[in-house]
Amino acid sequence: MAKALVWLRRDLRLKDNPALAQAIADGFQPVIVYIHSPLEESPWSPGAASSAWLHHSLTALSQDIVKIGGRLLLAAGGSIAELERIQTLSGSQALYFSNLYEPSLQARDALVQQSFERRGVSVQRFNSALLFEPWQIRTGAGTPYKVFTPFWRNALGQLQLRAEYRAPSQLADTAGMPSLTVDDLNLLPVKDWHAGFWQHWQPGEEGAHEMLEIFCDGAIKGYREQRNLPDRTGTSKLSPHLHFGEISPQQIWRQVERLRVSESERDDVRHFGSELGWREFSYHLLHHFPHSSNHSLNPRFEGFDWAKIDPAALARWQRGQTGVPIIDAGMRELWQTGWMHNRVRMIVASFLCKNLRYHWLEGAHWFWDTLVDADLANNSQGWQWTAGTGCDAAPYFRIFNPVTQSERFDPKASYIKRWVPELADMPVPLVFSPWLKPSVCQALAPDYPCIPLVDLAESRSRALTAYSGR
DNA sequence: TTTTGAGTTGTTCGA
DNA sequence: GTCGAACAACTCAAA
Repeated sequence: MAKALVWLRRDLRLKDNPALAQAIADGFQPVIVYIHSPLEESPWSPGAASSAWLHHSLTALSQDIVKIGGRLLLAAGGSIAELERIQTLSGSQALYFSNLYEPSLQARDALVQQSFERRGVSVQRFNSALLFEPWQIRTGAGTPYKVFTPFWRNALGQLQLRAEYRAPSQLADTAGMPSLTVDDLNLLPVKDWHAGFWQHWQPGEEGAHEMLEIFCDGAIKGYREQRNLPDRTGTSKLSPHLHFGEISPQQIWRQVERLRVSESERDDVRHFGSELGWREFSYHLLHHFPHSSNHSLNPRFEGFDWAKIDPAALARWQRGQTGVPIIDAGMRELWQTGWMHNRVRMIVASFLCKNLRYHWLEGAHWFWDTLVDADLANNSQGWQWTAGTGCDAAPYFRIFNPVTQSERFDPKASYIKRWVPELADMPVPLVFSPWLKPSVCQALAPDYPCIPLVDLAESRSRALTAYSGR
């Protein structure tokens, strides 16, 4: 029986995988390949947390493939050379893969396709990561959207749910073919800082579906309100699974649609859907504005008066030692679990870009290295949104007050106290702004910085001045 | 071409 | 405590 290469990248799943399914439908025995080629993603080669996730995800995938009698072929190096080597060795007659959308990878994939087709090997590509191809949604004038609401309205009108593609039951026999092991890829960081991650996460297809089940049984009810409260599981926590394609947005959408819900819960579902919409919008923007991962989208921010980086101050933000409890809680949750609640991401980002007035790329780089769900489109657009440099017509005066935000969204300070245990004995509401009573702070939390990195009111007004000129 | 309505997530201040 | 106004002006998208 003829063989075809199925090149997996960020679609690390067997179910609902269009490339895999089509290869089989076309009568081929699939040879499943993963090629580790981080340099091709430069300057956004996967960060440390994300690489650690990938290690576990590939391990899970490899085991899933063994269960159906196959074998995941692993390689490292230049994608074209490795693919050609494996194609020749296996005698594969076609190549199937799903699209990626980062500018450098789109260019690489185009070269792969060219080089294979020139050698007479047919290539088929698919959309498996998004509900819509980024170029599919257009304004009436044929231009890309720059505002979410009309983008999503248009997109929803085009949404087509398809049936789930079945997982393969049989794969090509590749027993004699050389392959690296997952360990050979050196994806785990040298330091064992990620060890605590895995009590929170189960990378891989099975873990992804469990996470979706948990969400559908629980947090989706009341999502609209609860998703803003960082001390509970009010969000889906599907972001890393989605990033690596361990589950598809189509699968999620179908599952959520099937829920029997009340009228108000339908509103929750709609809100959750629009969060997936934001993911689509980020990819739309990155595709149409490929410089937006490295430059402010709004050209007026060329030459903006960002503050000079003070490495010691930056380090205090990174390690959760700013003296502003909600900021420190978020940054420590990130460091310890590889993830941070969305509400808190906005607060810490606003603090960095507005109160410290550091360039959003500083924050984007730190998130890139420490988030297990680091995703170029989402990360870039998210940071630009908070910094006010993106598409959104953000009023310059939208500056989060970390104290107000923690009072509103963490009223019992349970989130703060979970991640900043030094503050366990500090009463509400002092725990939201311990610098107001330095002597009490010193007594109750001697190890906590009782003088904040910056004065909130003062830095806010400096930011207002800097931003109002734009 | 022109017009019109609208734009994720906020804060502060004064009545 | 609650509420509305002010904080600017601009760009986008569709009619």
